[in-house]
Amino acid sequence: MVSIKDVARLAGVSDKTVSRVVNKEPNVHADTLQRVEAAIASLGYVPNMAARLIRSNRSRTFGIITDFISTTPYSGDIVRGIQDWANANGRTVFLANTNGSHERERETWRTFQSHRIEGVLFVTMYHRVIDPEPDDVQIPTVLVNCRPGSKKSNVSIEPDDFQGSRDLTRHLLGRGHRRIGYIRLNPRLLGAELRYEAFRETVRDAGLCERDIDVRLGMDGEIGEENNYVFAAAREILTQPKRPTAIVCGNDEMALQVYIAALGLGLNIPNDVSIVGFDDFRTVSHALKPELTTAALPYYDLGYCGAERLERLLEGEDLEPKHAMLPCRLIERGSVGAV
Amino acid sequence: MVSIKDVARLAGVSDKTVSRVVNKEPNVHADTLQRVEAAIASLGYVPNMAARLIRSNRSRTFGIITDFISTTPYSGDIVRGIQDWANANGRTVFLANTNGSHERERETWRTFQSHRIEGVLFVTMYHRVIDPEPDDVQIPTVLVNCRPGSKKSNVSIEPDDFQGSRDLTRHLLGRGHRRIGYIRLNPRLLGAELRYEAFRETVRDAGLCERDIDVRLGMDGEIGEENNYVFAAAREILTQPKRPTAIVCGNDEMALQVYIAALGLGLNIPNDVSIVGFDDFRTVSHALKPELTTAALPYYDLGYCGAERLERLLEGEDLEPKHAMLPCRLIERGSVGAV
DNA sequence: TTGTAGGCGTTATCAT
DNA sequence: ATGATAACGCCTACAA
Repeated sequence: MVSIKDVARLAGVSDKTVSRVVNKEPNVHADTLQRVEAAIASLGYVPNMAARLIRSNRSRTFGIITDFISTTPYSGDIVRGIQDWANANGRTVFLANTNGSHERERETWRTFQSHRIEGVLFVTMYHRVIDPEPDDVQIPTVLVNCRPGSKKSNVSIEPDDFQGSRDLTRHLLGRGHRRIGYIRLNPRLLGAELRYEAFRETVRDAGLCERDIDVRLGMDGEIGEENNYVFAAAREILTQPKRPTAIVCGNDEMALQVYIAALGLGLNIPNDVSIVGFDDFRTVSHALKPELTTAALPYYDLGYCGAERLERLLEGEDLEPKHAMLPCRLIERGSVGAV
Repeated sequence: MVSIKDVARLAGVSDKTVSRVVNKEPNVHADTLQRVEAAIASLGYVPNMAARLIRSNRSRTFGIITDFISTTPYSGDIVRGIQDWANANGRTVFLANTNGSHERERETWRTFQSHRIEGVLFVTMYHRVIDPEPDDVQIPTVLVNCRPGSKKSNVSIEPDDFQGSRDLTRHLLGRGHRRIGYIRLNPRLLGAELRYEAFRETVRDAGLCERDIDVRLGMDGEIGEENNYVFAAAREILTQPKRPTAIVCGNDEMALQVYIAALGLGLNIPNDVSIVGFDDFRTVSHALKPELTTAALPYYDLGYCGAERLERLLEGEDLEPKHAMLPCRLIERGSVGAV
């Protein structure tokens, strides 16, 4: 591998002068500069970050730790957001996936530390509470899409499921719906409770009472191998004599099943029944006809802002609030009608 | 940051002895070993990879370059496969996303080179041909989910779209279907041609003729903002007097739209019409009722095997064939009936 | 404006 | 079995 010395020799200067050129330091004669730059180009010299790091102790790298990948399709957007921020700010990114194993997570922290990574973004693939590992390793960390469970008070950034669900519910109420079905997410998901609470509170504030809403559990069990009651629940809700005029689904995947159930019963969406989802899984929400009204999770921004917060943390800034929330955006498409 | 010298001092040995312990070299007395390990633990020493790299010239890192993220939901599995291989083989992984920008790609190669990354996995998010950049940088590279377009002969690994489509078509023929509709993928996708060719060849070999099949274009235009004709095409196919008994869809997203169209027309799946997809987007294929018969792309294995190939490339092995293919797996669920 | 000496944390080499 | 010394590529501090 060609080093700074090779360049120096070719350009007929000392290695320090080459170093000056590479780091754009002042006080280099124009002629010298040209000779050095020519030598760099002709040899294809690229600075060795490792050598640089050893002196400066600044690796300019972040690490990303993810727990699971691909249970939710669009959460790769979080990683994309982090990268875009990193690119724009001269940082490079290590990636590690734990597959949910604490053993692997421990190893990962050590590996990252051995690379002298300056900060870590701990990214979970669904919104949840994590019980942080006992810290053998102390690298500044920002939690993305999750929040710390116990005493530990890490900086974090999360989507505002509550606000998203409230907006969806208000949208329905605004269109005149007064009898509403609700299909709940797997209770193991943090979003399940937040979205459900927002729904209850919002319909109550609007003056609806218990018998105006019809709540069913859509899924439960281990994430990734859950029991799925959505299709059956949707059929039950929709075959009642006095069926609701709208159904709120825990997410778009559930909404898809409700569509299938409704269409199978010969119902028209949105004339016979309105449907809303959550998450904006575009593969689903765009493909459904009519397209699905839903709330988009701010995945990309979670990553981008998370990286930004990490940088500020490293600069010693005091982050207030420690736990930031990013709003979900209501996306009106065709699946909601007026009553 | 605690260094090998601190450990040596505390353990009362030379730094080289500590180095031996850390690297599990032989010829260390049991007592010494214990003392050193105790010192390492009590100081929380973690080796500095940068310093190690500077001497050994082996970074033990791979880089992943992705083009787009999140257009296809499950392609994050490729990255997961790479990581699992890396974890199992003591390598750490850098990640960079180009968002399709050549400028960014160029920078990325340089950044990777400055980190002395030993090999690169170039991952595309849909199966396609790439026109490789003029190589300023020479790092051993394996193409994953894509193949080199021009003269350049990189090692690559791809899914076998042709075989997957042939298996799906044979499955339909085996169930007695003789009038079959086909909805084509966006022609810009490499999979579009491969899947379509396999379909044509397979039905022809089975003795069907042109008027037995009904082929429509499902999408075209720029990836990510394509024109979508699927729903309309499906309705046309299904409202013909002599409609096909089965429809083959370019992918699961299209199959979803065909479901919606069929159900909206009051048709029963699979009694009135059978449907098959491609890709096994589980968010869709599992949520549909009946669940969708499809062909799963070997995303995870593409990543895992791609990393393995890269390692062998680095070891100087001669990879034959240079362009490997991984099979797609037929997944029978409920959307195909017998005629 | 340019160069020299020394050191960062680690490993290779050679000695003891 | 253990240690001394040099070297890796670069940068800091200082000198010329």
